[in-house]
Amino acid sequence: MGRVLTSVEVGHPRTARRNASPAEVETRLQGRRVEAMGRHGKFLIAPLDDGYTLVAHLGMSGRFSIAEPSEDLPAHTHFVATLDDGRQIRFVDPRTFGFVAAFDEDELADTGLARLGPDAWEDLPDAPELRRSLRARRAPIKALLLDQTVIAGLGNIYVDEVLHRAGIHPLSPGGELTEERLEPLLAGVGVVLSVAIESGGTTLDDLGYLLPDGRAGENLGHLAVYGRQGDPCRECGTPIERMVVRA
DNA sequence: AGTTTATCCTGTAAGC
DNA sequence: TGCTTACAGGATAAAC
Repeated sequence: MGRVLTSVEVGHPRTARRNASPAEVETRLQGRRVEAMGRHGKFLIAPLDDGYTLVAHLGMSGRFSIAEPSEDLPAHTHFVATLDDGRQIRFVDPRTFGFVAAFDEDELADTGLARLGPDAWEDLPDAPELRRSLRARRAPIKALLLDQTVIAGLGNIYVDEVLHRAGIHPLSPGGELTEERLEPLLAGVGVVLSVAIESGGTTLDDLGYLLPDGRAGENLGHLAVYGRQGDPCRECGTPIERMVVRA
């Protein structure tokens, strides 16, 4: 934050796919100062000094790191920005589901970013609000919680955890849930995210996600249902059953 | 309009 | 041992 991106290199076309071309991303970022650093749901948002906005998403396997230029470039490094202090911001993303983009105001308004619902961590709605946004929707509650226009920031792992904690079946039609049922669901969001953040996030066995310092997060051990099919429920001992809600 | 499905991609694990 | 296949899932466009 506050640094100037003195040179920018996009190494993989897919990483730049939200813009017209890799060259466009490079040109728009080159020489710009990063004014702030924010987040809405899973989108990283950094306003620049010329009115453009740097937007990035980690996708499934994306990871940002800060490194000295002398350090080896890891495999699948698809974006490198050298800062005015000599350090580099690097984006490693093996599966290329993530992206780095630079948008003007109009483009920003035309991105999924503009349609995001309230942030799950910073701006969680209360039960009446959520009830209103789910009213008239018949999709399974799990699908609706994964819908970033309802609440922004929840993915497959945490939705499973939240629903289990709240005692709500993933296939329950979202529009039929009363405020009394949404209350524990929302409380579950708070608890699940607090625990996850407190323990440094969920690093799976593939080590795809790591903390900025390279350590693995410890949240995997706190998960009650995700990835535990066949294992006994910690509450009642019943083996966890696997079910695909949205393929 | 809301909902579902296909698509993108590659490291890892499981199956043969 | 080496090859093939299935699986993982973010957002989004297209189909239903």
